[in-house]
Amino acid sequence: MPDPVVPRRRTGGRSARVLEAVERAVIDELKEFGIEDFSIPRVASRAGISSSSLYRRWANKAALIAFAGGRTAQQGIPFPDCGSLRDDLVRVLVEVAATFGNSSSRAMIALAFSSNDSPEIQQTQAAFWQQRVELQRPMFERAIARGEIDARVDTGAVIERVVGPLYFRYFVMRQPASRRFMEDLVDAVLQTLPLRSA
Amino acid sequence: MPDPVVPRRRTGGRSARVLEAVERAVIDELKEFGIEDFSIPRVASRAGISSSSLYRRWANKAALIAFAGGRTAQQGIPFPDCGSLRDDLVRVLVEVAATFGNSSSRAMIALAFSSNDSPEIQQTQAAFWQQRVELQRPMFERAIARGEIDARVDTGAVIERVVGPLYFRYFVMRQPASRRFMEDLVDAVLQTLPLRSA
DNA sequence: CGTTTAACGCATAGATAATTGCTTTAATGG
DNA sequence: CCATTAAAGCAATTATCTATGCGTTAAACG
Repeated sequence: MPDPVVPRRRTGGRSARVLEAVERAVIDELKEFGIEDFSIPRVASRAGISSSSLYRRWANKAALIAFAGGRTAQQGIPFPDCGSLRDDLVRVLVEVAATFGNSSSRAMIALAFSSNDSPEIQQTQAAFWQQRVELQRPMFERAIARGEIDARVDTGAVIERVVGPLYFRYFVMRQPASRRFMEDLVDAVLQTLPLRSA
Repeated sequence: MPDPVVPRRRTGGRSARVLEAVERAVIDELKEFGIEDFSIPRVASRAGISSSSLYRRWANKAALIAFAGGRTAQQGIPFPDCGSLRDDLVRVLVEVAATFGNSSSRAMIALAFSSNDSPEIQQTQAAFWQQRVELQRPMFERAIARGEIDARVDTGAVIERVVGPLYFRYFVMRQPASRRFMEDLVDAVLQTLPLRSA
């Protein structure tokens, strides 16, 4: 008797081109319409494919957006080297604030708050952000090498405490985040870190 | 010649009842379907009204949800008095984390990230949160009276720096926020505040 | 190459959402 | 009370979304 069918995936030319086109189309759609008026049929026509391909492959909007976001994330972001941890962190805040103006980035964030809790999407998101935090490690390692901070500092916590309030101010309080705001924030967090040696 | 028509609003019985019913229906809809599968016709039937009433009065989902959220916000939240600012703030974090499990609260947050930037919605949101921050003022005033902190501390900044990282961890990093996490956060922030006199 | 079949496209159909003209109800002010 | 008309309801129309059967294309593998 035949085995329980294990389909062999087709990752070559056509499928790859479709995925590529879908990724671009999703990002473009998000840029133009945001997550609110996001339309799957429109994504299909942007990508030059049939909408049934989308419906069959992705269970819902969230899954589709998570896919595109996860892919786009791979194209890493350059992280700064300004000579001091303080300036590096301020720079990170400036760059993060810049992405807030980008509606495809915002869509990825909005996704986090939509009620769709499928493990697959959570996973994609967690991976996305953990990768970003990971990319910031060299920044901290330079600071340790320069003797600015102790080697034991929890770098994830620093990022959370610096970037978190920026998110909160921008999206929740809906107030502008000035350069001064960012600098004060960074200074306050750095103040709490253990200094190297003593 | 007649004045440029200035319609006189009808705020009485029927309209008020409709608004009331809509508010409840929106919250219930959000609880059950989240923001992703939110349906206006379904809200109408929940509220026992015609869907055309909804379409005519609110331009889109975001406006409708902002309306309901803004109203529900009026029903204030009790703020803690644990005897110390430190414990009060930890308590605030615990309560905020609890609302993350509530899908109507999450919908209000998701709204912040959706690309709909209409001034009306921004206004509603800003008012919602500023009111919440305002309600926390007594907490800080008690702390000042007890001599825990200086009278000049920016209470808004404290809330931002304490609650922001919680949001970030929960929704962005998608990691659990332990009691320990919250306590460390509060301690770090308090450490940066100017002490009374000295 | 040739065979197999995963993945895509097309076309259609049914469901749901959004819009609109017209009618009805009842809040407001005299 | 009565007249006026804002706001709601009803119902029909149009637009858009989602799902699915079936034929076609081309990726994978011997």
